[in-house]
Amino acid sequence: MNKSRPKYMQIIDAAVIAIAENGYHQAQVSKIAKQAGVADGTIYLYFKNKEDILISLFKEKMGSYIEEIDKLIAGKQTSTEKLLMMIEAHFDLLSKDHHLAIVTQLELRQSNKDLRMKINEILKGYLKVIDKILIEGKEKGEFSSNLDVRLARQMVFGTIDETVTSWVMNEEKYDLKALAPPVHQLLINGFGGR
Amino acid sequence: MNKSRPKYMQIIDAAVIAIAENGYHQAQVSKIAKQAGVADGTIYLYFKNKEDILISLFKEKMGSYIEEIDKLIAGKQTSTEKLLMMIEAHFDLLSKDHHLAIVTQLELRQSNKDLRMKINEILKGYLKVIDKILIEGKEKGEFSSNLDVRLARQMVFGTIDETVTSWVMNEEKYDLKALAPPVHQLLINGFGGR
Amino acid sequence: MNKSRPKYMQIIDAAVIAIAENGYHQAQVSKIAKQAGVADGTIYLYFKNKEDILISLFKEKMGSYIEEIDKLIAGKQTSTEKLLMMIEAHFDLLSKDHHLAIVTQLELRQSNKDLRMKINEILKGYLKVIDKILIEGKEKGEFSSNLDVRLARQMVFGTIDETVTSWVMNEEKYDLKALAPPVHQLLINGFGGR
Amino acid sequence: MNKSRPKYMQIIDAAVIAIAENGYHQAQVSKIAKQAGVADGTIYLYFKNKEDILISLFKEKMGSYIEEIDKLIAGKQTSTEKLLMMIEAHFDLLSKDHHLAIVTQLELRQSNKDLRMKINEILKGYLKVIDKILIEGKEKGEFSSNLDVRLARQMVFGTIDETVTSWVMNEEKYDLKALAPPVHQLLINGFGGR
DNA sequence: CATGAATGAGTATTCATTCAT
DNA sequence: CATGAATGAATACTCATTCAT
Repeated sequence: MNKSRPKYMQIIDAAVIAIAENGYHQAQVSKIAKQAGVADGTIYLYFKNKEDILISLFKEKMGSYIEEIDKLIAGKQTSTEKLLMMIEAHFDLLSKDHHLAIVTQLELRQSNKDLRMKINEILKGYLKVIDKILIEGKEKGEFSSNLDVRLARQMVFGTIDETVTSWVMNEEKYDLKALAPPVHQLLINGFGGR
Repeated sequence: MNKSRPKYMQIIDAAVIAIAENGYHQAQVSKIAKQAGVADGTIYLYFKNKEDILISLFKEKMGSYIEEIDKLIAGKQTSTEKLLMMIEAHFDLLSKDHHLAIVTQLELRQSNKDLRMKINEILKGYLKVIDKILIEGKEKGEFSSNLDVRLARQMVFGTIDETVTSWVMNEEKYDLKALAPPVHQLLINGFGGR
Repeated sequence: MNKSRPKYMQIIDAAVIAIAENGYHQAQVSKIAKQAGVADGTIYLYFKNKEDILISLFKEKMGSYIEEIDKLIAGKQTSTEKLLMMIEAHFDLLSKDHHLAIVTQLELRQSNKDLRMKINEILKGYLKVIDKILIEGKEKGEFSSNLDVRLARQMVFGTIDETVTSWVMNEEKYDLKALAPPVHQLLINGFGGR
Repeated sequence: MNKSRPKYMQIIDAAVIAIAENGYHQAQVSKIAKQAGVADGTIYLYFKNKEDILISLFKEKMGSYIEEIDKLIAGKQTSTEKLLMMIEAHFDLLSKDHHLAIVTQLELRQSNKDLRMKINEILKGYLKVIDKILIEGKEKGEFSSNLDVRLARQMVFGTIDETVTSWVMNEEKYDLKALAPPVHQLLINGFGGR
């Protein structure tokens, strides 16, 4: 499981394409290998098993996204602005990567419970970012002082996720990024912000 | 496909239990049959194939839930009250049926895309109920007149769904129904209601 | 297994139609029952099992055919004439009954070995008729005195059968009965007749 | 579907044995695999499906037989001699391979219509050899000039096939090869030859 | 006699993973 | 490091037959 060598990312990128184009259940290891231009057996030099490819895929993509978010919101003053920046970054990421959008919103959801549990573990990093924004907003008085952070986080994540999934299911025919401001406004209203 | 005879519901109820206890991929037809107390072949006198069991399961459970919701909210005056009633009914339904909660929130999501498309078709009835509440609320002046109904609906559904899923994933350790009022408040705030 | 009642033949005739129209492996007992206008269970009041329907079918059809042949050739003087009459009767029977031709030449052949053994048993009655003609022909000096009756019988039966099967496989596009005289001539030549 | 590697023929030979010893319907893929000494899945590296094994079996065996026949009859002068050579080769082939005789004469006949159609397609190569002999014989004046080649071919094939099938059904208790000359004589007589 | 709902045994095929080269 | 041929476990569905009514 050597992450330094180029084939590691090569296989992950191949997996995204193979899953997006064939669907989760039709993306056999041999198809991913072919897409990556390596032999089937080579996959197992870099990943423990098929599930490990998918978890690594999610980890790598989500990891770099969270890093990016962290940088972006560091430059913003208010929690309100930070939340908007986050939503915009989230919508932007998936708008720009068609394959990734299909894989994360539709295909990876039909993985088994075990895998989904592990994906949720990775998602916690993202949820922490949301929590941080919310807590800061409460402290600064931007958001209502009796805001239930857990519920608010579920609202933020649930709303964003549902918005993106609907967009993917509607074959991405409208501009997702344009929805960031109104979605943001709805959420801010909810938190008692202005 | 005779819905009138008791075995139809008997098999559907058995499927809920078998899936909840064994997981989607481990709920073989023979396991469902055994749970229902019928022979494997009997399943096929009432359902076209395995997928048909799952679609019917969702249709029956969701259908009766939507009917119930319709009755409940008919007795409420304001859209705000109707939304609360809906959230409470939703949380109540799944709080009372442990197996059903697991099946709808976790297991059925890992079905293939075809099946999920059909499930989404059934879900549209539920989304229509939400839409009706939102439109009424806008007309009556309860909600902001420039509320985007589609986004608002996605927020309602996304928030409720995420709240329930989190609760199921946390092994239902806290009282889901108690969350209805705060969740409701967050949403109402979002819509510019009081 | 009461042969006297009308339902016995009713089921046999239904079987011929069901097999001809659906093919041997697609002619389920329930399809035969439906075609006969009786319940599935009723079949088992008249036949021991599915195989029994098919054997009975062959026995009845072949039995009445052999009776008819016997009468027809009784009126003929020479063995040569008798053979011609037999070939004509054989071709005539199957020309007139499209369904029966398909069933005996194509569909029933894909039954299992057991059933085919039993069918062969029934066929022996037919082979005896051929043998009788051949022996008579030798005795009367019409055919060569050193004709091997077994081989000659296999030639007669093989030739007739192959001719009919080819005709059925070619979708019965040409006149089978017109082939009786030339086929007969080929065989008579073979036997050293004139 | 790599025909060059030894496992291809290994599996075909195993199929002949498995079918001859267990019967067509009892020759499961796993039985064939076991007989061939490979895993079930290995079968599918060389054949598309079970039907493909059977078609390939017939194609390989019949193909090599037709090649052999072609060589053998090339050395013969008259059509009469060629026909005798062909019958002898046919009887010889099946006399020497007990399993193959059972498979082609009894077991493969109970395959479904689709498979039988494909087998018939392969058989056409054999029928062409017969036709060639008959046409040559007519041209050379060995056979009657008004011989109907199609009927004659059906007589040749029907007679040979029926003779072999009878021999197999009688448990091969007599010498099939000894029947070649008398069968040949019967046919030649039929064609007006000497 | 007649019904038809219920039964349950039986099998081709896929695909993640291994390991000899 | 890399290969790819070989492995073998695992499962939905059909249909001849029964038997309570």
